[in-house]
Amino acid sequence: MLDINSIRQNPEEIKKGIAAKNGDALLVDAFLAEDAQWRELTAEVDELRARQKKAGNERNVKEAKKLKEEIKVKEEGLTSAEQKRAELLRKMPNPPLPEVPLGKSDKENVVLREVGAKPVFDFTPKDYFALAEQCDIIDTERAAKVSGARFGYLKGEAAMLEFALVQFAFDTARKEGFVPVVPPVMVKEEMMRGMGYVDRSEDRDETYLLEKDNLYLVGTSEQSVGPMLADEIIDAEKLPLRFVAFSTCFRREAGSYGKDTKGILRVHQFDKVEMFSFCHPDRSKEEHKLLLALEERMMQALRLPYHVLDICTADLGMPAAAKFDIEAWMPGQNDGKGEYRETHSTSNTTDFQARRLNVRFRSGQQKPEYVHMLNGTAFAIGRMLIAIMENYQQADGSILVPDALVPYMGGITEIKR
RNA sequence: GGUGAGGUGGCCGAGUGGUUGAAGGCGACAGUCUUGAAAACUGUUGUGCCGGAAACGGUACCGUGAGUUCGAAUCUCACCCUCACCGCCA
Repeated sequence: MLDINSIRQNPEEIKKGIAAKNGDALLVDAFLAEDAQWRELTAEVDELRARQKKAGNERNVKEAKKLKEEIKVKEEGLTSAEQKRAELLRKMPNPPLPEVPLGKSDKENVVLREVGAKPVFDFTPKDYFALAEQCDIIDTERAAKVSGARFGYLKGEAAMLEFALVQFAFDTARKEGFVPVVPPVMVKEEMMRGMGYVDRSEDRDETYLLEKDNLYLVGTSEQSVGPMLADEIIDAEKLPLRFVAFSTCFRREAGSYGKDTKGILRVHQFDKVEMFSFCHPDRSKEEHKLLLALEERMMQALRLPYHVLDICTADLGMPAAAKFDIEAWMPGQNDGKGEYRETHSTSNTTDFQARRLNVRFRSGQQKPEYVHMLNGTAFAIGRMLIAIMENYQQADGSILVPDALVPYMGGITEIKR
């Protein structure tokens, strides 16, 4: 949600920001019109109420009754203006930060750097799915029998790798002051709304809803860690508050029916370690860099080649004001020619989510201000498994375990049938 | 799932229809006293919105939403949440 005052004061700037995101800049004009109407009615209703209150206190019942009727009528208009205004406000995306590259589609995302040497094989590298089959560590066939399409069993070393990755991520993040968390994966509607995930129909279609209890299954633990501090005021000295959360994530993948149907690249249920930070507004750009740096540090520790994308304005999504993605090199994809696939994403949502969720901080006796909220992937387990398998494969189809994970694997150094 | 209790300001806690934004206490802040500190005493101490350069004025807020009433923290209904006991359970 945007700051009402900043829309009133700099409507042109906000319009530019929304347009850069391929959003509807006319929302701003519609909002301002509704807002003007709302202000006018507010003044009128407040004045009528003052008179009514006075009449009531003087036990002038007749006068008070008359005013009551007038208020009732006026209030209908007020409520309607208020609702329209709020709805328009909720639809406005967070404008991009000035340094974000301008672009019209994801094709204009900027590659900031390529890191790590792509592995050179003296054989045609296999797709992770073939490797997994050979090593018998992923079973999507039985998962389809039990749960349907887009599910998978991780077995044996794949299951062990999952927990090795989780431990490794927790250890790494903990050194930077992140508090490990295992959050709820079922979340109330109002909190989903606060994070900005229910307002647009495409987002609603993407989430699972448990209708009996009106609870949503999280698509990322961000949705349950962010609201953790809703309606709270944090001491400024305690910022930044950093959490690293492990949770299962649920996604309906509506609208991607044709895409990535095979294997575990795109599934309804996967586990993920996510970093989340609440910080002082002046510090959010640095914090964003820290999240990205940690993601890169972990990728480098695993010796996985990747590149970093500075996501352009059009590809930011609703709550993000700036976003960096990491795409890992997956040599087995694209018929053994390899391609980059997204494994990480880190967003600075500035005060957009904080305002909706009412997460504030206070320094000394000063007025509370909204914090900035940021999130970043530590490891999306399924996709990390793919990256590891394809990069660490050997001619015979066996897979080496990255050195950094061996201590967490009970000493296992190689996966073979 | 059953039964019962309850949600009031930063915290504890009073308040069952009438200038109640809300007694009292704790905490916090400022001051007096003190060489300094503690104690004691005095004062200040919520937020949103509208108007205003400001002082200030108005309005709303006692879990959330609707309702009754000239008037609601107080009455009615629905929902959310918390706690206790019983049942079930990883």
